Amino acid sequence: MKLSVRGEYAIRALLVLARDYQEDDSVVRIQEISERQNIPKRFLEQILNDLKSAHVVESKRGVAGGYRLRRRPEQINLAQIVRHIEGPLAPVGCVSEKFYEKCSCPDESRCAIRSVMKETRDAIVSIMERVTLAELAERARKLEQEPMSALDFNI
Amino acid sequence: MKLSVRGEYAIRALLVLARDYQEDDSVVRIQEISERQNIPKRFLEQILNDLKSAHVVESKRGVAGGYRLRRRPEQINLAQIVRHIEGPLAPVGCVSEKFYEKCSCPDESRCAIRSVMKETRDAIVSIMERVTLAELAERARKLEQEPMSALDFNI
DNA sequence: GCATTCTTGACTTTTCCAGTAGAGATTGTT
DNA sequence: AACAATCTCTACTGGAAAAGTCAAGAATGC
Repeated sequence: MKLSVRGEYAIRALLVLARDYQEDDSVVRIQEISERQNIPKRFLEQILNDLKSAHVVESKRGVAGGYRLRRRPEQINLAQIVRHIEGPLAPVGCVSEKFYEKCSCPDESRCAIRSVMKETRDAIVSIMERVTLAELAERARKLEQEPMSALDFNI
Repeated sequence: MKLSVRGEYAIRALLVLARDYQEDDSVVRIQEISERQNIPKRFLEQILNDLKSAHVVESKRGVAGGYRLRRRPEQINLAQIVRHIEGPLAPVGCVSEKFYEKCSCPDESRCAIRSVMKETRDAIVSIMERVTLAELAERARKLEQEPMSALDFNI
């Protein structure tokens, strides 16, 4: 049930872009994102390039180049990102809406496991679709303002 | 965010055992489970053996041998199964209760992504812990009794 | 004794993940 | 025009994990 490192990096990189987002066309360098988030630069290049082909970010080359969000942070949610980088949000293919895959069970239409997995999928999707980069940036801002100790924050 | 095939097989196998469960010590052969669920027999052997070491099932050798649940179906939930076969239910290690792992982000205690992932984890866990093999068996029974067409059942 | 079934551990094969590398294209600066 | 910084694209690699497969053995019931 894990998110890949790649997917996590994508979200973290986009959070940086969301926090630095401005209506003009200012960009952030890969180098900077890489440093701020401890992400291997070369690997991050790949990921951002991938997000570009998904029209999530756009880039500017050359000396003053870098990346920026292609849409406003309110208009990008986690579901979009994860689906593009990782594929299905659903725990099994047979309950995925966007990446449906037939499963090997004897009768999919009467599968009890499937009904539970569908519930799980819905729960995951509803969170991931509700949370936008704008909300994430806002949460980040709050967490920095009113720091809570590591102990208060249950793991 | 996917469950492995191995994890899915485990649940499907256990569902068979739950449906055939009786208080006496009747067992079900691997062969039968394998056929009823389209699971490669050799692979299933491994999985059941693994579940045996987790004290989820017990076995009987020889001619009238096979597997049975070691506890009543009401006492086995999906979270236990998946955690044993797959590991963490959480999408990222840093929000896992049972399999916590430090992440590479700059400040875990003030990570906005982490707070979303924790919500996701909680949603997943609450479903997986609530659903027992008994409930799964009951759902299966109902689905067979009142068959709904594949079209009514949204994918 | 023999067929049936689980037991155990090793082995294979394939796929994916995470990361690295290099050559090239684009841009701004001087 | 030269150059330095930056993104672009394709390819490669090493390791791990997933999904099976296999073979020899041990228990059991008839």
